[in-house]
Amino acid sequence: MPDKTTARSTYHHGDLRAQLIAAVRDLVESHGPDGFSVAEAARRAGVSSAAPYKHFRDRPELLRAVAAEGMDRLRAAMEAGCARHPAGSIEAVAAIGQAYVDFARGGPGVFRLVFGLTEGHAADTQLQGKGWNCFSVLLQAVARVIGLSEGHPQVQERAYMLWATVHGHSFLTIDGKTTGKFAPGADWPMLMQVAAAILRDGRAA
Amino acid sequence: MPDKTTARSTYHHGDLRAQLIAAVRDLVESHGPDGFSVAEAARRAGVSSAAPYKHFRDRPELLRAVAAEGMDRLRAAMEAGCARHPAGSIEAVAAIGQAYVDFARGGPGVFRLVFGLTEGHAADTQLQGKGWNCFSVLLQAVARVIGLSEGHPQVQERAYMLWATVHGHSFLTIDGKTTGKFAPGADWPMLMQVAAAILRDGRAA
DNA sequence: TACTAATGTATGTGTCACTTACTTTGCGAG
DNA sequence: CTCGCAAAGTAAGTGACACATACATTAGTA
Repeated sequence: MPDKTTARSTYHHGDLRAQLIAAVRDLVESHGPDGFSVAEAARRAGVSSAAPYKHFRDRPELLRAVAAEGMDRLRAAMEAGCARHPAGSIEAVAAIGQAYVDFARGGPGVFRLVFGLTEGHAADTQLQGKGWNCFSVLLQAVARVIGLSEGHPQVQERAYMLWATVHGHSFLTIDGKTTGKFAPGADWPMLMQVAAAILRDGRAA
Repeated sequence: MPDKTTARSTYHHGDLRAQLIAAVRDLVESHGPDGFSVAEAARRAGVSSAAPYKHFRDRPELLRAVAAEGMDRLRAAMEAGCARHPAGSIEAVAAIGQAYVDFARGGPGVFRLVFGLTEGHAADTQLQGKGWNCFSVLLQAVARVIGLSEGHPQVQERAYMLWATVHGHSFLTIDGKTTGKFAPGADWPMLMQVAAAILRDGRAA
């Protein structure tokens, strides 16, 4: 039995695909989304530089796999954050945003990969679907706060505004635009304020 | 006299630096921020692949120059948008946001380059300064709406929230996350709504 | 046990970033 | 005017990488 978690010994690796994804995730975090190479990932998995192409058509497809895995983790984190607060509360919505920001801060490279993917992003329907699933988490929470169905235009509108705000804040945070000059530092108060400001009207109606 | 706008003929190019920046800008737009190469930019300028290194230390420095030029264009657009509306009006703030989104839509590659720059972004104080200048435009407009000084915490806070929203919306737009499923399409109504929602409180105070 | 597909390797090609050593040329001091 | 130098260009080389092709090994199945 080979050591499945680190490397080879049986010619047939047995777990290469998953291990490549893990290696790429690490590389993307430590050297940036561009500073990664298929060759280096293969090296880390203890395999020849041509082996990855048996599992992924090309470089972008490998990156997309990492992004897809990231999307799943993001959705899970958002759901968990939401579940920690009463259904229909503003806190539940803010917690989704907090999970989003935490995800970005915890893995800026993967976050940048997940959103802002340039090569073949539009063509990957699986990735599109996972993205929609993430948005759905927020959509549902917003619907509960406002008291309308998820399909209602006002719900979609407000949810989108919140998404945009949190998305932008996440990017600004990992890009270091918030350090020094105009820094909010702690996110929670801002997230609560924004959620309250944007959801206020709908609730009263 | 050589044709300065297209290429060589005089051994000494005379305008290489500016022409490289222009070439890179085009390449970044057409092939994405990663799909650009120093070699290709040199080729387009009609010069050897080593020539660019007489003007820029390395690839990232060239990209940073393009980003800096983009920042200047963005600030100018924001100021122009703001100036088209009465000082202190919500419309003026929304117009700044509209200029921001238009800039992103008009040049997604450069927009991605300007924000989200990975290599040496933090070290470039000139770029940091230009970024701050952009934010200042918004800060000033928000201060006028609220009726407090630019340095007031509440002004900075609200301005940052608006920035984050517009920034996020811009990214989602150029990433195609708004097409099909949850699309606001026209930005202006949303920008006005968000600006109103976030600036409402401060104004009354 | 022999076949076959999946999965790995070795090797080669073209491109790229960047370096070094050399060449051309604009320009200022004498 | 010309001499000389620094700025700005070239050619050629290095090492890394993405990806292709041909071949080797192995796991599972008939």
